[in-house]
Amino acid sequence: MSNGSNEFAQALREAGLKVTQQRVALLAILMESTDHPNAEEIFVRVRALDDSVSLATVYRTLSTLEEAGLVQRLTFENEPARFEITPASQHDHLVDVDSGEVIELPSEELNRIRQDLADRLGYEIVSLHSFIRARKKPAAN
Amino acid sequence: MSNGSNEFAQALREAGLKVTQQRVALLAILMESTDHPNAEEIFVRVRALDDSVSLATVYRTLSTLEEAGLVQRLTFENEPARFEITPASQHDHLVDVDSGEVIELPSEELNRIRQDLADRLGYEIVSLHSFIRARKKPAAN
DNA sequence: GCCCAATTGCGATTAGTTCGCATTCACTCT
DNA sequence: AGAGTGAATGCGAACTAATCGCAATTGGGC
Repeated sequence: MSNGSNEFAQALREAGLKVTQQRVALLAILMESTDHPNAEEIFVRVRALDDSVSLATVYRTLSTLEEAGLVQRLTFENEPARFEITPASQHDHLVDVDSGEVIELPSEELNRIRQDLADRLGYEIVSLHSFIRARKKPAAN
Repeated sequence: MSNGSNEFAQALREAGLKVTQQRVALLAILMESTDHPNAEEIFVRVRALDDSVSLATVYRTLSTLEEAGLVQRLTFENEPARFEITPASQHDHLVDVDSGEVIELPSEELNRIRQDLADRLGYEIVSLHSFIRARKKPAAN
């Protein structure tokens, strides 16, 4: 297997993780997914690449990658967790309550203020989980 | 039953909900709980007040109260949902990853910025779900 | 190439939450 | 106050997302 050569294998090695076919496939899928899929959806997509991958491995690998900081888990209400490749800069999420669509809300200001609040209490931030549920306003025109 | 007279009955009526023994008991418990209990914990506490309440009703009532805006559901990772009486002003939460303790992070600034971001995208905020997982820093010096 | 711990697939299992249904109860209209 | 009615409740069964135990496989160091 020539898995050892691509960029995903590289990332795994740097994180101190064994490079397996399944992990590479999963990273590849996550990298090309812009829609914050959940485990089940990821499973289906990974299967198309490599039909040996099991659902249990998808769950295990997502947890492993999360722990390694390569992936982030988004825990919304009343739905299975969704996942994204860890973004270059932390952002909040807006969930359209009607369509279910997830929109990213980058804001350095939000990050700065939260950093500050945590600092002041003597804490260091491990991870951020922030989403707004919102509804589209009728166009004001 | 003289349930119709107290402040919780009042709140229920204003929300257009039927005033039942179980709902009043549940509100009473939530009101005196400052520790963000989960459904199971609430169940145990409510039982002490009124041992007729079932777990199913706790879940149903919490959902009903949430929908009515009287209660907020906090969905943290890898643990059952927790609940709090809807606070006068919206706040973020900090979860101590070691102790599990939840600390409230009131910040008008955060609220303002998020309001702004949502506005700009043409959305109105339905609810806020924001927590930071953090670890206590070793006391400096 | 060989070894060994780590990883995987599979099916069974768990934990949290919801549901179906028969019974009880809160509120309305006399 | 009393009867009628739709909503709320208790109970246990069911559901779903996620995890686990275990035997088989595999990646990476020697």
